[in-house]
Amino acid sequence: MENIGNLHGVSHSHQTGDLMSSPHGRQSTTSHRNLVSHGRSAMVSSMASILEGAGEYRTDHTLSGPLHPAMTMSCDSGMSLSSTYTTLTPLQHLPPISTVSDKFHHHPHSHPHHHPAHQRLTAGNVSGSFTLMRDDRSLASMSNLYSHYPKDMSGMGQPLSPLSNGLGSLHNSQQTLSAYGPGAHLSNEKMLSPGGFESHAAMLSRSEEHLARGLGGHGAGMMSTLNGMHHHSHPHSQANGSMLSERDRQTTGGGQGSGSGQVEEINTKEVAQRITAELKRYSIPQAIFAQRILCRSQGTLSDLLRNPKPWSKLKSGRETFRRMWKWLQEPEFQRMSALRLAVTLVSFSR
DNA sequence: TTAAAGTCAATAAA
DNA sequence: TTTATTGACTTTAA
Repeated sequence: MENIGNLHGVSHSHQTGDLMSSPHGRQSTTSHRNLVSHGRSAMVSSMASILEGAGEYRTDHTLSGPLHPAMTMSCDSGMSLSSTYTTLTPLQHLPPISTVSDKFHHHPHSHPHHHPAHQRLTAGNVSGSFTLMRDDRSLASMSNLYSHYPKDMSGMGQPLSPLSNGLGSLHNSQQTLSAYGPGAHLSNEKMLSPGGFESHAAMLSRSEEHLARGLGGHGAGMMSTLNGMHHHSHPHSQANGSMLSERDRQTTGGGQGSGSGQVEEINTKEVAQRITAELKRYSIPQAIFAQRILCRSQGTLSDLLRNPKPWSKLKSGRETFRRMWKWLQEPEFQRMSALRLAVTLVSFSR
């Protein structure tokens, strides 16, 4: 781990400034915490990294460059997609990646927190790049990756349907595609139906395989292409009740994608309940979800889940709920695959 | 400067 | 092992 630490340093450089300012160095600690993630065996570590944000991505730092984080959803600052992407492009030389895991682990890193820090990304040479990459691997990228996926799956529509929750059934797969596409926004309604998530476990596994393949394949290419358009807008679908205000989103078609998904109002309580339910359903530990999807600590997530504040009272904390919301909006297989895989791997390790 | 919001990280509790 | 709690700290807005 020490090594890692060093490597780490690089990326951290950008934060240095911040660190200095913070007496404690709490942040630095933070980063470590992710990296360190309590040592597990080597093999495990790779998996762990996936989950935990990483531990060793640096181990192979050689590779780290290439790797695109895409799959891991990560914490991005929400906006910055476009810019981020830019950075990304150069960095990634498409990895020959053979397996998903590869991708996973390398990903550039991750210390999830420090958002604020990265936004500034100060210059740090390399570090800058890394940072960016990871930032970006925002959902968008991820989505893209997957998006192409559906095509392949079209044949598999069946499996999806169940998962999709019943509502969207097959469509989901397609939706995904279009959704991320040029202005398309999903029609939302897709899920939210509470009971909806069930089944996919089985399918997930399948999906994952495909993903792996897919990703390995042209994933990268796709990404870039898609990225160009900013898809991420999809989030909006509020479907049922989570969103208080429904309007917008649906229309959103093109416009707003502005980034960061400006979801208007989110019923935080409901989102919290749904997230809680999903985590339970799939046995996803809060810590994993918090770090991978929200880029927050377990304690934070726990608190948010148990004591969600009303949207109107939130400030910057809205971003966290938006992420949760977005995640809920993702097609099941998509949103679960990363986590699921991670979880699975972990369990293996244990 | 103060207060509130948001997090983290440590640790207690299940 | 996972989740809940909590004190400390940063950031942001009066």
